Amino acid sequence: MSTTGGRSPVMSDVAKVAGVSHQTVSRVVNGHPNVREETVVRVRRAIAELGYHPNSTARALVTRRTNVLGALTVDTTLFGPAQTLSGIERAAREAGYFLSIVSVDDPSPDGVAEALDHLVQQTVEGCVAIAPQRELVHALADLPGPRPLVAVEGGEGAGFPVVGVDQEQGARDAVRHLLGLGHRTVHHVAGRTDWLEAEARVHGWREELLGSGREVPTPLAGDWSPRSGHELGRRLAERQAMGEEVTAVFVANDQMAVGVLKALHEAGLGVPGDVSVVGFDDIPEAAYLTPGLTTVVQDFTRVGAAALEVLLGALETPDRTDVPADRTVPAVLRVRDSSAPPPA
Amino acid sequence: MSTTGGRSPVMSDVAKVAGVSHQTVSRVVNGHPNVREETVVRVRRAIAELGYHPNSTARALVTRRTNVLGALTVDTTLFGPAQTLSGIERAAREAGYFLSIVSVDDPSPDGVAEALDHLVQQTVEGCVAIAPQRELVHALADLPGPRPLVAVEGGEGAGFPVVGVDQEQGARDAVRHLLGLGHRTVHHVAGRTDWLEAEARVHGWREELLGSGREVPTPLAGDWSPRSGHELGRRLAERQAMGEEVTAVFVANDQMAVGVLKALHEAGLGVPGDVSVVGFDDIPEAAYLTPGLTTVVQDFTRVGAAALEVLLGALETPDRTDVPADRTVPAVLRVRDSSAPPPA
DNA sequence: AGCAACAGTGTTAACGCTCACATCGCACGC
DNA sequence: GCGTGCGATGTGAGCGTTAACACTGTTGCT
Repeated sequence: MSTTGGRSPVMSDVAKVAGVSHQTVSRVVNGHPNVREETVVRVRRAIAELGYHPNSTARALVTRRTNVLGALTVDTTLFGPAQTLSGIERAAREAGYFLSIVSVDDPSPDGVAEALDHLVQQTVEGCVAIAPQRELVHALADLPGPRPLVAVEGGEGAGFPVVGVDQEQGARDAVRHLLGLGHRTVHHVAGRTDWLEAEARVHGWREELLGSGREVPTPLAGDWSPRSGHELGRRLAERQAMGEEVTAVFVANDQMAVGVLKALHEAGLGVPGDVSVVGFDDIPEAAYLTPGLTTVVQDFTRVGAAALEVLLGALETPDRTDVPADRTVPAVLRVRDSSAPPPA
Repeated sequence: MSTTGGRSPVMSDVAKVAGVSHQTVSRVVNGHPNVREETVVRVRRAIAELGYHPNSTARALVTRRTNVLGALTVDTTLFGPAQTLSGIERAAREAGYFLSIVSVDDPSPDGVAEALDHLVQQTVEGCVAIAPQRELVHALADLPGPRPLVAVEGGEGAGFPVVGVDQEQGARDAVRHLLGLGHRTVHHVAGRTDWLEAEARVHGWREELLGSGREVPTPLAGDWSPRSGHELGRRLAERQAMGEEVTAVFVANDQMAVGVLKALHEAGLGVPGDVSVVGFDDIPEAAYLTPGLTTVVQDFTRVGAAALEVLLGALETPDRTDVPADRTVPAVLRVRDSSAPPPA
């Protein structure tokens, strides 16, 4: 058993044991051709004997490639971001990259600047930003930071490619489904107004109603939380009590839909008997709520993978100056029990 | 405006502009004392002018410190791991570390080995592993991998410190609460049997029942999903229909509780009128289910922060050979509407 | 006055790797 | 039989930083 005197073995230690030069060891490690088979075997044996493993820092210094990608994300308590991050991570690892994450609690320029700085310090080769808030996207666009950068759910035209689910189409599908069941119009419980997704869903909902010549009720804006859904569900029940016709509600995410369901139940309104409810996201609980929630499925994992694909594409052609094309993943309506024709 | 001819500026570029040696620049960058105030200003100005920022790779090579910590996690779709990771991330950043994550889909030795290898390749200085499965903990203990290592929710005695919520105490509190309401015994819908948390909760549940001299029903094991909760909730309803007394159920997590709630509702059993249900986790939806779910709160963020604290402690004293003490965060019962006295 | 101490700065040598190039032997062609 | 080319290997330089030490000038003490 050879030893390296306590310190972890380096290339030249392996070289000595194998009786070759350090450069030959490097060739073997990196799978270069033009090394005699027998030499490869000898080097491999020496590597195993010493428990050598290459120092990625030294390699990075000379190759100028860290093999690290950054991921900037918002609050990972939310279903979407957490899932997306997971998709990004998997794709990054498969592509041989390491992933360094930083989550930003505060979407203000200061908070984002700090997060970006963290990534720049680490010399990431590129970055995916889960940027659902308008303010965050602007900060991203204005601030210096790692490049190339791909945004997830970030709206377009900010100078970097954007990958996301087609929110507007999803919203239209939800509304069309409800109108198709015979509802005269569809109310809307929206997400946080500073989120681009919330805006896109409002827009799709409104357009679809207008396109069918329906009345557009005032949307109610929540903050994505079940708590706010509950509060707004109560307001909806009040509208109903005031004589307004409330037979269908499109809720901007499933978590709020949970609260809406509770509020309607508390107000003595049956779902879907009196009011139909459609959510957005398809959280794992959706099918097992009472009633099973009709919702719009977003394939977050696929979004994450697509974002990484775009990033890798940008990485391969570093000299291009144009912004790579955006990528959109379709949203799919999944009908369950919470939507039905309006009461007669 | 000075230029560095396209390539990004390095220390000696700054030195040239400031009219000092690169070493003085290094001293300024690292905040060494014994640099004249005026020199500091000159160097700072040169840094700003060139947009210099130190190359972390080169620094890491010479200092042998990468400032990167690893985080190994399971499926981040689950509420707990996602939250914990978020706590770890925040704490790492505050301590000035970068965090590289790798999620392992497959808790077998092969899958874990690959994930650990990923971290070792990156020369992380330490690692937090969210390791709720028994198999994963064993793989972690047996395999070579980054050290020091701290496990979250990993059971003890595996050769590394473990940080987690006191599952058993949480389970006992839940059972005690139900017994206190007057239930004769408490049924249990358990989590995946290969998860240590599931095991601990089963244990706490059983011990508390035995301690009060109650009958211990056969637990039903699910897989944490709402789907399995629904399935097992049906089985519970069947037990009830067969004449068995089922007035209280302790469900090992809130997601399954959602399914149980649905199944009981479908079977015509009222909650809490006929059956009381208590969950575990306190997911954001819990308060807004119908009825609001009594559950056991786990402060995952605090667990993550505690894990990082232990890791940093181990990092500061690299020569200690003993395993740092485990850390346990208490679980707290939160009573809502799904638990009440048994039917008369 | 003379010498030690110290603040402020520069010089040089690593860190562990890859790249570019040099070297050597051998098969091949005419 | 000797250049040509190529496969297989070694040598040296350099990536950008910090650590160690050397140097200079000033201060303070005897």
